Amino acid sequence: MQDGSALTVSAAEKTPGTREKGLTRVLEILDFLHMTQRATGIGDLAKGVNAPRSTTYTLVRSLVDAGLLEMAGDGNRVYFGKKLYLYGMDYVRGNDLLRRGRQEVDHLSRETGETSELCMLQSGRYTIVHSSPGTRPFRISSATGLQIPLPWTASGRLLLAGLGRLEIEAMVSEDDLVLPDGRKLHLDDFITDIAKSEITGYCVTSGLVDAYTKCLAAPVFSAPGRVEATMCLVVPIDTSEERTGSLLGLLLDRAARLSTAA
Amino acid sequence: MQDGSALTVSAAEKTPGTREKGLTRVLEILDFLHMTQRATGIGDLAKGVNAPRSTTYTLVRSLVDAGLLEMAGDGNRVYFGKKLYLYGMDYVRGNDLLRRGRQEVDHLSRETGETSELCMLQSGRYTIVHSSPGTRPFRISSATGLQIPLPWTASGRLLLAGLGRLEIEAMVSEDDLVLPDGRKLHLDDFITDIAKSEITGYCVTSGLVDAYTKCLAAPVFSAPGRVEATMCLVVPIDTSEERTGSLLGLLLDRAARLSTAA
DNA sequence: ACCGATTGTCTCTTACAAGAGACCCATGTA
DNA sequence: TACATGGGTCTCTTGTAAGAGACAATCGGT
Repeated sequence: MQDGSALTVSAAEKTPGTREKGLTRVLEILDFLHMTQRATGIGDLAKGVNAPRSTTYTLVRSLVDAGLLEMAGDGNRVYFGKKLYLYGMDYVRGNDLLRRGRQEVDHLSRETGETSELCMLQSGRYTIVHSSPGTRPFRISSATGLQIPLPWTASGRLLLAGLGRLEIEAMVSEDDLVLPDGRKLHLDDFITDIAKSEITGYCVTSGLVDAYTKCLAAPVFSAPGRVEATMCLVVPIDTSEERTGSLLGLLLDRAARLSTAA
Repeated sequence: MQDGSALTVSAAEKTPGTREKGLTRVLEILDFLHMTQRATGIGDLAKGVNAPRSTTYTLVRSLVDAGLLEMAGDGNRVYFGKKLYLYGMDYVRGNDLLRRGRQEVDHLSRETGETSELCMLQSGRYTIVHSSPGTRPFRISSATGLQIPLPWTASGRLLLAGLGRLEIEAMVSEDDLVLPDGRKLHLDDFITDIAKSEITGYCVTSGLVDAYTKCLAAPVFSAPGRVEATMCLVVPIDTSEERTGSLLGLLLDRAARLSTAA
């Protein structure tokens, strides 16, 4: 833990003389497939995770044999396998919050017509765990499993509630503070936002990740003070004050309903 | 490949002096958690997969850091993590058949009131990939992700269609031919059943895995002749001929609908 | 026919992870 | 107070898997 060598997805280490652990390589492979979201040839995979070809071949073979990966129809491409799906369903089954959260999110988006999402911390990053697109002609959609820097989002401000300054610093890199449009946030402002959101019990951001959306987020508690997830609504930035208010009320109600039984 | 050392879930190797590959251990850990279906202490985990405690600790730590596993609320137990759920959803997204199959199955069970399942081959074993319980007072339910010997099921007979005798033999162990009630199937009879089912285009078994259920299965093709999955209905064994017939018709229709677009 | 790029397999070396086991710290219970 | 049990960490050794790289086969382009 002394040396911060735990970058979740290391892009490309240019040191050729390093010998990585097999398990590490496997985790990188899985992450890579998750990022690209498509079946990938083994050669490309090796390039993508910057691993030797020979190693990649053996690892992929193991994973395919185990059913974590599957050969895609084409012939020599691989993608996630049934086993991972089964494990994923196990996770859902064992996780009340997620199971009920998915229902609430689906329900909320049908009810309001807006895009609704369930978000959680995933190894220090903000992750959209489930999302249900709204019914607007131009949907504001976001991919499930997408990981976004915490400071970019309303949910991020809620999820970090109760953490100390040091912990927050550890979770937020310099890059995370730079918004997509190039603006740079101040860490102190972010921390202030977090404290403020904790008191108000919700968080609304406008035009943060992009210029045309507003994001309403409400905390879901697993224990008093412990924010386990957030529910959030993504609406057009020009949504009226009144509608925003009523949506927020609804959202808070649903999030609270999720919180009760932990 | 020469030495058949690829038992998917080896129960308990009593040779203490073997040094397993880390990845293998990890796969065993995941399988073990899938079998037990509960958060498990690391010590128990080590016992369960018959691995040294120290090794198990380091591996589990890696997996938790990576998000494949999570510490369960209690404190020192672990279970599947969010990352696996995300990967699983990726699999679903990349897999038309599964996505549409789940819908069809849900729909079919609501329509008929009977338990309905989507089944596939999973590394040589029959696997219930999705199931939707019926609405009967006494449900005939089966767990998703459950793996059952191929000869015990109607679906198993369909899934092996088109395979040669040798391939079938390779997939079916001696134990698989022994039914839960102790009866022993003959491999030749099983192979005959497979051929017969391929011609009729469906398979019905009565009182095979247990004494009170009848199982209707229909093949889902990914390519002409290639059975990718089966849809199946589990009904009480005393279901009338008429009702069985109409259910079978419905089932075949739905399975065919799944087959068309591959 | 020639050439470059890519896929899949195989061999050999050595850096390093799996494993054995000691150790400490809580609990529980006699 | 003593003792047993299980959780968690740490050190050291050595068997072995990650990696480099050569090789054959295939494909596509000119």
